[in-house]
Amino acid sequence: MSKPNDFSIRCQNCSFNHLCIPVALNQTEMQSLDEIIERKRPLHKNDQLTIPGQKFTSLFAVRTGSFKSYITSPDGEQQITGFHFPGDVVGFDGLYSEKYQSYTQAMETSMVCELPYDKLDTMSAQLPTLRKEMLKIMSTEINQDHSLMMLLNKRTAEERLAHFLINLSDRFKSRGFSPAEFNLTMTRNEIGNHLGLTVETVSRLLTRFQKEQIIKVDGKNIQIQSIEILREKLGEHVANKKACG
Amino acid sequence: MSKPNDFSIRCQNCSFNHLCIPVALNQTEMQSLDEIIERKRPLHKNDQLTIPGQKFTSLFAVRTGSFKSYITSPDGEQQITGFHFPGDVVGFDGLYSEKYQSYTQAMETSMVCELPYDKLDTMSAQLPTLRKEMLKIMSTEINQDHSLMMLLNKRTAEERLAHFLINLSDRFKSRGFSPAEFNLTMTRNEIGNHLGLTVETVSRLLTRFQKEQIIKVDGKNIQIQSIEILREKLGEHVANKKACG
DNA sequence: GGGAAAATTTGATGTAAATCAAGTGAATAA
DNA sequence: TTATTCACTTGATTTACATCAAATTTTCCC
Repeated sequence: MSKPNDFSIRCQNCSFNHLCIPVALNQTEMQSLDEIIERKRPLHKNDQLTIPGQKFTSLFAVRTGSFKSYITSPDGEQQITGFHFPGDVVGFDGLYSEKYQSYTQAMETSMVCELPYDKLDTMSAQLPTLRKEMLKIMSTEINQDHSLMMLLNKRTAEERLAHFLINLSDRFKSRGFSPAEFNLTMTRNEIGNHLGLTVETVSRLLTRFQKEQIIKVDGKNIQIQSIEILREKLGEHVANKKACG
Repeated sequence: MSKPNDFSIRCQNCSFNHLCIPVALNQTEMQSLDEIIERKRPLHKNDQLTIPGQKFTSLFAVRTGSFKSYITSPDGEQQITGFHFPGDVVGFDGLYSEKYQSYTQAMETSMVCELPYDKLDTMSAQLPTLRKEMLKIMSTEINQDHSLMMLLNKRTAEERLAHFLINLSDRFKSRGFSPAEFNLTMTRNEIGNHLGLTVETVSRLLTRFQKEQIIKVDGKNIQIQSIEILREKLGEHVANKKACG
């Protein structure tokens, strides 16, 4: 049985390992981790990596492409909980109850590294750094969710979209991509869904930002002309401190 | 040095151990866990258990009383990310970066069990169940945050408050308290802050629910007269499925 | 216990973003 | 290539909730 592992795709030479689980591991440890990883065939656009109710077996690290995660309410409404790019690890929602709780869907042709949880767990008994790293990644996700909570509760539509664009820019930058020009793999509708806005509002805001010379929009292509002004849009909040304790 | 541990406060006879970290541990394991736990003097109302930037050393299990967690924006605005009751474990936000990221403040006189992280980590190397349990609790928190995201993005003020009351009722029930009558330890302002509503809206809704004979409100005291109608308020959503993928 | 401060309620008014509507443009498949 | 669907844009109108305002009522100290 020759696993796709043979294609010399290794954590050691992955350009996203500084963002991914291997970040804190030394060479030997990374080697061990590498050996348990399964690298499968690519997923195509709209393929589901996880579905709610499906038995939790693995975590997944995005290797190429991009994904969206979403949950649904009983009446079928969707809520996009996050977008994922290379180096991001998904699937932690499945640890509770041994079943995935959300959909994870490819937004374009994408590849993932599968990390079988039982093997990861066995390894983590021996490797404190790995144990810590997994908790750290989950902790990061919790903190991001809390920030988003504030964004959704306290910020205007304009501030939300500014935050979204800055966030994308930062994430692309840390992945070695251009922070100033990138293609959106998600639709306006998906951006709005995630930010609690309608597609019309997102569209109008992109147009407005373009008129204000902050960005250039050409369909899916975004050029950021002034990240400073974009950041100001977040800061320009009037201190409106309402004590709550 | 006699630790407060002497007061025969033990995980073994704690009435909330079915909700807390010990849930999956056997007697021997629970004993070991119990030995690393530090039980300190009570916190008073408004005391801070954690502050952003403070070095992360421990997780905390609420033993009695209640807490709120919140983060602040650069301009001082607060966002309450959650309320915590006996059996809840807090502090996971600190694992990322070794510093707590949020405030955890007592809403009334409260006691906690302190779980020093380094000892917990050492133990977890030996105990797969403990290792798993910690990840599970974090996973639960992630899933709760995702549900809240949908609540904030897709639900009306009425639905949010209904959800909040049902959630409180459920949590009190699983703790052996009455699900039908309880005292709010948080203010209307704090409820609104958490749900993305103003204090006026929360007040008006409580009045409305009372007029509709769903609840009885007397200051901090809430009696739920019909949890069914409250649940209907969540379900009565018109299926408004907007595909996003 | 009494006086200040904080929390709550209720009403009147304003507004940001949703909804409704109608078109153009881009992607996909036959 | 063309047909068909889906994505996006722009404008007009509506609305749920915020904001502003002003009484109570409750809580908290000194």
